[in-house]
Amino acid sequence: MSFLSHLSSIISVSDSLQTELNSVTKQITVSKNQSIINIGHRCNDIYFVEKGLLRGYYLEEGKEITNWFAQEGEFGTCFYSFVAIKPSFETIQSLEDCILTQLPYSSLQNLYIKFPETERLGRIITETYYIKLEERLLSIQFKTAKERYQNFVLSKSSLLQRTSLGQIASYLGITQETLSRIRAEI
Amino acid sequence: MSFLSHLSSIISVSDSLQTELNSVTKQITVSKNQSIINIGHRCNDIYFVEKGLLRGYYLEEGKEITNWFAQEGEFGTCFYSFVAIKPSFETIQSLEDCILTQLPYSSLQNLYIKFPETERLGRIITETYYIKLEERLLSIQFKTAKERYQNFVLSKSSLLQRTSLGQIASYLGITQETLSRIRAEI
DNA sequence: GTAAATTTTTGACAATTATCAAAAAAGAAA
DNA sequence: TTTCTTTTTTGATAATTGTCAAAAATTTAC
Repeated sequence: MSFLSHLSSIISVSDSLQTELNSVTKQITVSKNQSIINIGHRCNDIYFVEKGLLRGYYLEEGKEITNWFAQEGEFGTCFYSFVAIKPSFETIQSLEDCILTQLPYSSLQNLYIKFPETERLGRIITETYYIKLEERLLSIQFKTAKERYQNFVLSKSSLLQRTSLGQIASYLGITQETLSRIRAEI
Repeated sequence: MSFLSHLSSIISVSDSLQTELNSVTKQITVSKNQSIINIGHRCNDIYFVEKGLLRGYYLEEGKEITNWFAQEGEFGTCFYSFVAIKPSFETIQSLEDCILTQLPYSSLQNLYIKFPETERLGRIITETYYIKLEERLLSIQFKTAKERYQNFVLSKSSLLQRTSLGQIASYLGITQETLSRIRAEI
């Protein structure tokens, strides 16, 4: 699903805003295993995944901890860095060849001013991602490793073939050895 | 800090919006240990805490798991129920006598339409809460129980005297016995 | 196609945290 | 105060998950 049709599925997007969006966004292609943003740098853009798969990860005692995956039709960015204008604590990496729609922070802020309907889009999208994050927090807080994995299989089955065991394990907050054993016993 | 001055600290709020806010919100007082919203019911309002302390909790195998605290100057609601218009999975309870500013869902939706600046407020507030939630997720995912408690002491010290050990423990994703032992050894 | 590198699996063991039960302490009510 | 109720602490034990190490399997690169 393209960026514009994704937005249009949330609220109706005026022609003038569509035109403006086309002019301020950039379609970029990124090949597999590239780092788009590195830890410590400002994440100045939000990326909408047209095709491919992104992940965000941070380092904890030298190990990569996957914080999120963004597949087709989803946004990827270091939210904290982007919104708070601070250095990113995570690296954004392409797990596949990607086509991304890139929207810079300053363009978004201009859109917010020039097209108030964008505020509504921003609010609704943020609300949606908040609810997803809350769900994940509850799952990590009081489900066993096995339950979390089973839930992942149900809700993100499309990622099973596209990501490594280690990436999924750290996303679920468990070690890869434990996830390997969970897989073996199911 | 009052509801209006809290909003004004985010963006400048027009006089007409201030007037409207005064007319659509209601100041309510709630005595200690009351359930404002119960699990299974729609949470139709968002509450701004003028005075006192709220918490949201859900049940996991019969046990109360604290999902959030809202103290003076913070919002409390079952975000999922409020935004998605679904039954609440959590109960909102007053931990102290409270003065709350109550804003109903329908009034907020009207404000979004009538005063576009409200959209900006809604977006920015949601962004802020998203970042806090993400921080909490990272903390739960890869910190030990002791580290999480120490972080709680640093960032929420004002709650230490106002909440019970069991409430804090479940908020941190640990049992109260474990938290009691952590406290003993520090 | 073969070698090298990476990822996954398996084993042995350790650490953290949970569970269950009961005692102690603190707070609320009469 | 005195009793009752709730919360917190402590002890013994169990379960879950992590750590370290090495082997097996898979993927990548030449």
